[in-house]
Formats: sequence, C-alpha cells, structure tokens
Amino acid sequence: MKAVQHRSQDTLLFSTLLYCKQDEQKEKQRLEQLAEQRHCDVNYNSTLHINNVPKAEERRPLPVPPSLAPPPMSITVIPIPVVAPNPGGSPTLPVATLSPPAAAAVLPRSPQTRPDHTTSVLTANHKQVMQNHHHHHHHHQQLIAQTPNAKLQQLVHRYPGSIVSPPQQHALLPQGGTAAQQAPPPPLQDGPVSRGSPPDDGRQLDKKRPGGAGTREVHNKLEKNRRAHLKECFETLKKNIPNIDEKKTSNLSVLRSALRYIQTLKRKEKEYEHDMERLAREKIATQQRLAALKNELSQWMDVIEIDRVLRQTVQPEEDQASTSTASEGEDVMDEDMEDESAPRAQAALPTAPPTMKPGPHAARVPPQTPTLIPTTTSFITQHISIQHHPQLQPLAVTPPLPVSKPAARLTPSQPLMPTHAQMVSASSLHPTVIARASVSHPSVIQAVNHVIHGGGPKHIAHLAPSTTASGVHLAPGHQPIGHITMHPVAHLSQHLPALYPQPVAVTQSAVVGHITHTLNHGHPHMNGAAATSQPAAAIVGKQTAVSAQMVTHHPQLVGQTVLNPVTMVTMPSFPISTLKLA
DNA sequence: GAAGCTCGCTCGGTCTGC
DNA sequence: GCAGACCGAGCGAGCTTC
Repeated sequence: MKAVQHRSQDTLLFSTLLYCKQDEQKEKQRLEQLAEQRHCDVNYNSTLHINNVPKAEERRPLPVPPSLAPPPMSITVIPIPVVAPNPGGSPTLPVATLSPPAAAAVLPRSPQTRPDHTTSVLTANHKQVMQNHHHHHHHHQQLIAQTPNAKLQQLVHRYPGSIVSPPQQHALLPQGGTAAQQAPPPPLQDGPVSRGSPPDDGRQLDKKRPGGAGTREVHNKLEKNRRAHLKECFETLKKNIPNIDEKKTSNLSVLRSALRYIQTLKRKEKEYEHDMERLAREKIATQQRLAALKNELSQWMDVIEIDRVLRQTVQPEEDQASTSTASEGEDVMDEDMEDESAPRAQAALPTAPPTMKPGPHAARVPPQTPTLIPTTTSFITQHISIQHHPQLQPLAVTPPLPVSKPAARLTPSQPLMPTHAQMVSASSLHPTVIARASVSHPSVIQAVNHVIHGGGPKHIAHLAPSTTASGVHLAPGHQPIGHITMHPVAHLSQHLPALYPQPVAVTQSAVVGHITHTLNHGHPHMNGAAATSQPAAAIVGKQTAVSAQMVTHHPQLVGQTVLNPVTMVTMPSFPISTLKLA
C-alpha cells in the first residue's frame, strides 16, 4: 500500500515534470505574474508546504488558471521521461493513479478547497516531486538556470544526487530573486504551533528571515537535500544487497540486511584466505617433497655406485677371514643367501646395487671381481660426485631397500657384512655417511680402510678418528669430521629376534633406523661421545622402505619411516644407477 | 479503531572547513 | 565569522496489524 502510494507519487513527479515541460513558457509567464503579485505559482505553493513553515503565501489564495485546474478526483497520467537517462535507476512507472492530495500537490488548488491536514500530505508528495526532479536532471538544469539565486543553485548542486525541485527555485523568485533581498523574517517559530497549522498571517514570511538571509528556509532546504541524499544512499545500498525484498523494506531493514551481507562477505573472505593459505602450504610441501625425492634419487644413485665399489673391494677380505660377529641375524641372512647366492655365484656379477632386485638391467653392470681395486677410481668419482652435491648432505636420504635383498649379498660367513658394507660404502664419502661408517661392522670398516689406504688415501680424512675403535685407523694428521665411536651393529641382531619372532631380513633401513634411534636416545652400546658432530637425523636417510612388518613391530623405526616422507620411496625394479647419467 | 512502525519534515544546536 | 553539514528531538501522516 505504501509502495503503491510511492509509485503514485513518482508518477506524480513525472506528470509534474511533463506538465512543466510542455507548459514551460506558460509557466514562466504565469510566474512573472505571480511574482508581481507576490503570489506563488503551484510549485512555489508546494515548496512552501515542503518547508512546513507557516507562511503567509501558503494561505493566500492562488490564482489558478482554468486550464490548470485540478481534476476533482484521481487522475491517471502516463509519465514520459523528458530528461536524460536516469543514472540512479529510479523506476519509472507507466501508469499511476493520483490521489486527491497528490493531485493537490501537483496542481494548484485554492487554499480554501484544501484542508489543513493536507499540508503534510503535500509535503510528502512534494518530496517525491523533488526526487523525480532530481532524476529529470535536464529539466532541473533548465530551472536552475532560471534561478538567479546563486545560493539556491549551490544548494541544488550540493549533493551528487541533490534533490531540490525546481518549484523550490521558483519559490524564491517571487521573493526578489535572492533570499537576502527579502525582508527580514521574524524570530523563528518553534514548536508544533508553527507546524502544520501556520498562522494565517501574510507577514510571517518576512519574520522568518533574520538577518535577511532566509536562514530557516535555507536550512530547511539543506536539510531536505540531506535527507534526500540519505534516502538515495539507502536506495543504493538496498540495490546492492542481494536477496532483499524490494518492497516493504524500511531503512532499518536495509541496514540490517546490509550488515548481514557484509558479515557474510567477510566470512567468505576469511574462508577463501584460509583456503589460499592451505593451498600455498600444500604447494610448498609438495615442492619440497619433490625436491627431496629428486635429491634422494640422485644421491641414491651415487651411493649405489659407491656401494657397489666398496662391496666389491670388501668381499675378498671377508672371504678370507670372516668376522666373528655372526649373530642371530645370520640365520635370516642365510635364508636369503641361499635364495640368491646361487644366481649370484653363477653370474658373479653385482649387476645391481645391493638393494636392488636382480632384474633385466642387471647385465648392464660390467662384471666385477672381488679383487677389483680399480673400483677405487669409481669410489673417488662417487666421492667427488657427492661432494659436488652439497644439497644432498642435509637430506642424507638413501634409497629404500627390499627386505630380503640385502641378505642375498651375504655369504654364510658374513651374516651382516653386506648390510654393513652398504652402509660403510654409502657413508664413507659423505659427511652423513661417516656416521654410518662409524656404526658399521669393524671388519667392514677395516676393509674400507684397506681400500682407502690402498686406492684413495686422500679421502681417508672423511673418516672420523673416533672410528678407530672399530678398526679404522686413520693416518695421523687427518682432521676428524665425526666423533661417533664405533657401535657394532651386532647388538642389533641381538634385538631382532626379540622384536621379530618370525624371520625378518635385516635391511639397511632397519639397521639405520635402529642406529638412528640409538644415536638420538642413547644406547648402552653407544659411546657417550657419539653423534656429537653429525646430527642423527642425517643418518636417518639410510632408512627407507621399511617393510610393514618392521614398522609394525618396531616403533623405533616407525618414527623414522613416517616422519621422513622420503622413506616412502619404493625401490625401482631396474638399476637406478643406470639413470645416474640420464 | 487503536497501537505500533516507518518516514518525512522542521527546528535548534553543534561542529567543521574556509 | 560564515556557510554547510551533522545530529537529535518533536511532530504529523501513512500504513499495517491486532
């Protein structure tokens, strides 16, 4: 109902504008006549009503031309836009019915025929007229141009959406063009007495302008503009709020809806930010893991090469004098040995890295004999290769090892030797591997020492002096790198039966994981000076691809396996060493 | 029809920029 | 100091709900 009324008021605005446009000349002429008579035309009359201030002009009978006589009842008008496109998007109503009061606002009517209570109605109607005049800016400009009052023109343009109806401009025209020229009004009347029922005194207008500036009128107009601007802002705000009822929305509801909408937007913004952060973290983690995998792959290939060389070098010694460190793990190794020793014996070729399954690529590796000292060349090469990859040091990751494969390298007389040899070979050329060497089997280290002294003495410095406990004798003057004392891995084999009732192949990963745990938590077999210079975490890298059984039965290894995502890398079936140069 | 709500208007005071 | 803007109070009117 209210909206309908507003629509009618809007239509009234359009009709008023159309009327003013068509009869502009007639209006001018009439205004001149009215100015002479100090009477207001119809617009001026409504303006006075807007002000809602008791003025004499309001009470004066207005000469109404017969052609402008309002219809007694409601009228139907078809609004025709007479101005530029409405930027505000104010809805234009095609047809509307004007209520008698509204018609009274549009068309001049005699005060005698207008009840007193229509003053406010006219005020409300005129408000809409003002807004429509705002939308019909073209006509507005014309009227402004006709206004000699610069102050009022400023008022009209005060707000971007300033809504001052041309009738307001005309309202001051009859009064001498400027408010300053008007007679000083009496002291401002306040209170409800002056509202709605202005005294029927024609001299009230002069009393309202103290100082001759029309302060109250100007103030009212400014206030009106302000309210109009405020309303426009509310409308704009309402348009920008989705899912809001176009009708029957008060300013309060608009504000509440806007508040909810803003809160929703903020909430979504936060959610999106969190998603972005999460995705960024995932991206970084993925990139890091990718880099780690790449490093692992490259290092693993190098280690395999070294391991292969060392194993070939150590094996002859072990064949001559097997160590007495045979332990419970020997049985386990024997089983695997029996499975693969024969093929190896036949091939006599360490075709693949110790941790690799013999595959079709095994033939790629050239035949090597246990007495191949020239492998030291490869040893040195690998060492240089590792040294040239400093980024590999912090990772200290090594390829995963199949559970049963390392044992296949073993001979009955050397239960754990292959595994230790792998560790020693892998660590003897890398700072990280030094710790591994320190925990290797003495015989292995001796073998390594032999190899080093025999083929690569200049690289012996990479072995810590403390490893002398394990039989590695360093040349005097060699600077120690690690201070990890020898920790025979034999004790590991002592723990294994208790940990793994069923036969479990001790893999390189398991050994390293155990060693790592020992280094981190301190093992009774460990020397107190162990792992002082080499972080235990660096040793962890050797532990890879622990079988599910091992992980299940050995929590110590679980941590190593789980925490290090690199350990999840599985062993390829083909010799990765072949990819080294790829 | 009364009550409540909403809106617009006027008025007075105050603050702020020029 | 002036003009404009801002704000709150008071009021009236229209509309809806009960």
